[in-house]
Amino acid sequence: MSELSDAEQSPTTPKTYSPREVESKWYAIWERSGFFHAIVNPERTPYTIVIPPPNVTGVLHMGHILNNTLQDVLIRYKRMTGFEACWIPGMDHAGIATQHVVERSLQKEGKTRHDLGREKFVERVWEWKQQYGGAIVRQLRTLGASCDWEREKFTMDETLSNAVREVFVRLYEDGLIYRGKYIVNWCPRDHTAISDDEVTYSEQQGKLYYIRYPLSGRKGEFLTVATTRPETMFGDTAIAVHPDDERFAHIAGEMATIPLTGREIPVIADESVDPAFGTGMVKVTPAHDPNDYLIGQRHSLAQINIFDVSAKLNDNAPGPYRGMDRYDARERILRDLAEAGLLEGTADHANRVGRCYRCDTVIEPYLSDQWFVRMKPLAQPALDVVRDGTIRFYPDRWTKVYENWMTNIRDWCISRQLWWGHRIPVWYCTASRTERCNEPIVSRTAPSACPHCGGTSLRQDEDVLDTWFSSWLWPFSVHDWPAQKASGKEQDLRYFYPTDSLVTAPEIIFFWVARMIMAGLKFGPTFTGSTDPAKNVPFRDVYFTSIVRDARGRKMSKSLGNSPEPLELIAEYGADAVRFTILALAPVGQDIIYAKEKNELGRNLANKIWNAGRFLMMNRDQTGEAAAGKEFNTDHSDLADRWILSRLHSTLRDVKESISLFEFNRITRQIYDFFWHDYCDWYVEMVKSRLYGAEPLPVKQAVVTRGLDVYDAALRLLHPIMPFLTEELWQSIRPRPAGATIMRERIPEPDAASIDTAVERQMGYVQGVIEAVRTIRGEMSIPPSREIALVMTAGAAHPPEEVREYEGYMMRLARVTSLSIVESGLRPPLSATAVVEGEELFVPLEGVIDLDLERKRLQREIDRVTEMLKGIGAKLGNPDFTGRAPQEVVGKEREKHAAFEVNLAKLSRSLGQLSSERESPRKVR
RNA sequence: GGACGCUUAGCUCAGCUGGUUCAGAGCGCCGCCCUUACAAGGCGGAGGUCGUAGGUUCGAACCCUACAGCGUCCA
Repeated sequence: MSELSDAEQSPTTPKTYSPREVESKWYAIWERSGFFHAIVNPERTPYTIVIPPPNVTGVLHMGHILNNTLQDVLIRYKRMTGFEACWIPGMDHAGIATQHVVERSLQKEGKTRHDLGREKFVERVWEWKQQYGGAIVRQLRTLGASCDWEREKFTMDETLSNAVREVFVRLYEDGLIYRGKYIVNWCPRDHTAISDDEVTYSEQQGKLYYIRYPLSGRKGEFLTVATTRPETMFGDTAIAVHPDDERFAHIAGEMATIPLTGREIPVIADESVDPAFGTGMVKVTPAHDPNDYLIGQRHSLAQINIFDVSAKLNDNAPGPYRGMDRYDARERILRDLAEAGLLEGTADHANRVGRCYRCDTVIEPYLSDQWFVRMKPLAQPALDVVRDGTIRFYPDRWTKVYENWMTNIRDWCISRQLWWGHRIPVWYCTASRTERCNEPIVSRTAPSACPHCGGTSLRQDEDVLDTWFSSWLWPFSVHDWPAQKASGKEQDLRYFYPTDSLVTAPEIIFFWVARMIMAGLKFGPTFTGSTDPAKNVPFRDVYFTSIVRDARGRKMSKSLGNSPEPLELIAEYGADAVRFTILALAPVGQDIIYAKEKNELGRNLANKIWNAGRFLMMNRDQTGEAAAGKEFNTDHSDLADRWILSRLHSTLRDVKESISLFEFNRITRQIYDFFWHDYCDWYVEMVKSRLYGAEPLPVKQAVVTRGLDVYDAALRLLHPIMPFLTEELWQSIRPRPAGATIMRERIPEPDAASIDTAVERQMGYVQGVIEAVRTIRGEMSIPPSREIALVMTAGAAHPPEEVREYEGYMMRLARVTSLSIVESGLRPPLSATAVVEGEELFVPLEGVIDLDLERKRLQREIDRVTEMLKGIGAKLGNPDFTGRAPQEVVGKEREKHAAFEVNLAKLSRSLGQLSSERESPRKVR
């Protein structure tokens, strides 16, 4: 039946906001109208963000929701405060992930990538990309992201591939890229090296094997080493002990024999050996253990690789074991050792095992040919710009993490044994006619002949580059560097670079953030024409987002299945609500505990604002608006009007500050409080007195206009967070020119002159009176239908003329039918009492009062005030306090003390009177 | 093992450089209300010795130290 009356009164505006149609409608209009597009505009200061490119295989998850909402808030806010705001979107090609997806689909056809061959396979990946890739950029539109889609890029685009080759060649020519043997994380299933962040470690129950290595020249004597990986023994090139370990001082320099082979290895002393581990003696296998590799380097040991690419034993192992899988070999070796009496024992041992994050295969530390970037020379300048504040991190504590890593940086392995990615621009001459033909040919374009012998038989390096090797160039490769001139993007690059803010997850501070800084400083001078680091850094502020966790504190992930489906969330609550909620939940630099239901916070706010809009429009339709004038109408202003303007400007000021500090959850609170509490709870209620009263039409028109003026400004302030709702309402409340959009309007500058503390104090008193009466009503359980009167004193601080001025508000909001002023002490009998700022309030309750209840209520209040007085009294009685604390503070305490004493006296008097009163028996409820 | 962070109401969090009734908000809970914008709402209420133990200070949720629990990164 409520629908019926609803339909009667406003057939066009439903009582409940439904986001679905509104959101799809406006996004389409925005995009079609080019509102997201930024141009090189010398009239304005640019404000640029490059999106952390999501994987082309990716789908939107909660982390993206958070991250992209943050970026959109920044971009929209800047766009509405006078900047040329440009948010450049795009995706990365995600080497391993994408190759896997396509390999899996091939698998369904019973094929492998080798059946197709490299060229056909890569074609197939491109087909996949066209057809299925990039779901995420469509999903970002659902979220409302105001990306400049005309600038969308993909890391495998030709222009970005050019950038990758350019950088590789330059670094090589500068001696910063080299090829070397290295222990890498090798996936024996995928046949590729994977980066540290692609390895997931887990604790696993394993065994520690004690193996005897016969000492050469001493018959019957053994060295017993403990190892978790007996199968690598054929790659051993030493036995190591700690140099200070006295137990083994006598054997250093001796030779021992590897069982089952007869090969001899030396006993060496190295600091890295833990004397407490196992027997204190360890085998050293430089080709198959990162730590052993380092030992090998220090002692110039040989590196013997005993595995092939699938982690099967190769020809460096003795005949019987060749071709065996690493785990089969382990069993066989243990059996053989036992037979030979060389297996001394086994013990349980927990160790950490690394697995490929894609296929879960146990990673093999593997010595192989890889390409590396020398990081030390790049790291130093990148460290400096963070230390000296050219780049600032939010929260600041990430600076330390960054420093720590940058000062201990290791070279970056950039080659990947994949087919999908930027193929390494290196060729080899297969003719080998001269000595120098063995040198790699590094070139931006495919060479036609060997520069040394002229031979045309060339073969390109099989490997591709790490995906990060293209991501680290993102802030300038999106503008077509190094071919920006040729493609007409030279001005864009100069105008939009450096970007302003980067919003990203702390997990990739090393893989991406640090490397972008290095790349910017290294290559920036080629297009900024400056060597000033401030002009070459890729961004100035980096905001590290929170990690989104579920209600049990677990990180949200696909594999756990504990993440809500973002598109379903948006469908259920609306994108605006999801955006608002995730910001409100994100504490600065802390994790977010997320649960779907929390979106009610945002949804309810949207609905509240929707209904405030309905209220304004209904009244506008009744009275019409005043003639357009200033931004905020001030005709027939009263306290409430000055107060709401003061609150608006305080909020504008607070939000401006919070944005500049990247304190997003604070912004949501500030806007929420203003809209809901100040505007809806108080201002709208106060405005009703005049709209529903007997005021002349011009007054009502001024009131409606001002109400709309403030609401209009508040919508603009909220727009960056809730873009759809605010556009819809902004378009509805007033006629707008064709092609107008709130997203291109201005958020008002906070005006200090409008922030009026005197007005806010006065309003505080009015609110205090209203709340005191409401409390009496609530605590005495007086239903709203029951009429009550208010009798109050009006002393010097709040004289009668002031009370008379605001009595309309007091009566309406406190729901009292009459308000009279009395001399202090003239308490009407059978009244409930309260004291506000020294003034006494009496609510005569003849017939409804429960004397006992009111006595208890008063006593509680008296107790509270007495406690306060005791506390303040103790302070003031302490000569240390009055002597040492600032006089200002002491003065304030004295004032407080005096005020509480007055309150206490008045309350006590009321209680005394009440105690002698008796309610008339016939009217007991 | 090293570095960093967190611990405030039943839950999720504010509380900025110690002093304003500083102990707050939202959700949940209790009571009264379908008051002509909104029940996805209004009004009122109950709930915390601010992780523990010390210290600095006239004064500590806030600064310092230690410890406990949780978490992240690195080894």
